[in-house]
Amino acid sequence: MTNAAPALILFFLLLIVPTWLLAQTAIPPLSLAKSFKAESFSGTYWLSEKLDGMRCFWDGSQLLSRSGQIIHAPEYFTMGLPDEPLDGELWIGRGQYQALMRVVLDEEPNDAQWRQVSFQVFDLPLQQDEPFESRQSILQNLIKNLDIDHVQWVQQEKVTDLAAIESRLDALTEQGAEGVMLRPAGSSYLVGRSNMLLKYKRRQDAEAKVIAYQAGQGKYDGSVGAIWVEKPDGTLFKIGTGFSDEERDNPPPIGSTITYTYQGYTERGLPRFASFERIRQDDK
DNA sequence: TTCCGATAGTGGGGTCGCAAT
DNA sequence: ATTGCGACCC
DNA sequence: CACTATCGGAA
Repeated sequence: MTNAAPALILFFLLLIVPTWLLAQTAIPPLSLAKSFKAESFSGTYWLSEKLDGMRCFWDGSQLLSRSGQIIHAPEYFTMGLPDEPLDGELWIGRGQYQALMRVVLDEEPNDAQWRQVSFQVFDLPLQQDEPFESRQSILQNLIKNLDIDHVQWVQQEKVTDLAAIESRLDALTEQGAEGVMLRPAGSSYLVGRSNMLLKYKRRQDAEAKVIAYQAGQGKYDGSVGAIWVEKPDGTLFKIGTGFSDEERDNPPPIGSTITYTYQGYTERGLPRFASFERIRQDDK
């Protein structure tokens, strides 16, 4: 019996492995979004609101995050969910991302807090080869029959031209949505990043003054990893993306004003997803 | 030939949980 | 009780 | 999440 030794080693490894590893399961086979490019618009799409929450995969017995972490939901929350996998988003409401994270990242679920959370379901991962429209009609029926208040079907609307997409994106953004998701008509459920699932978001831009540099790590050892900047109102934050390698070696001068792009603000009032754009024109 | 597409590798704010102080 | 850090979420 | 750099195959 030469296979006893490996089994013993595995056994002792399991005793030592940190608990966060034990919480991990296989990575769920999710369809992941790419960015929609207006230039490459073609054909008919289904459009839905991009919900600012946490991606959630129901595997028939557990809620899993995108990387396969177990989401510790209260028992009431998963009771009655089908054997069939569901793909969706845990969501509280527009602009409530951080509040949601405080609820769903807690390993000891709090029922009262979870009562705010809904599972917004937008696809059936198992019916990969069925066209989007038929998956949706099955899904809509399934959700309706479940009749669980906090499990909801995400509304899809058909759009046939670019102008319609732009105007819906603007209208929804105006109402506080994060953006829109687009799927080509008739598309299958493709695992991994593909053009079968597209996200389209608006970004704002603003200016800030460069205050300091922060050293880079790894391949950016010896150059700039991020810059500290100050908004006109005095708030400080860092920008660490958007630079070319050349710009990290020759960063915007201290005291200069730069333009950055971002999307909304955090609860503390810092720009979210800030990215360096350029040094302001007519600036030193 | 040029152009995508996928991958690897940097970086942000924010949250929880755990260890060190 | 506070701080710092890693590993997650976006 | 944001982005850049790189490489190999498609166009």
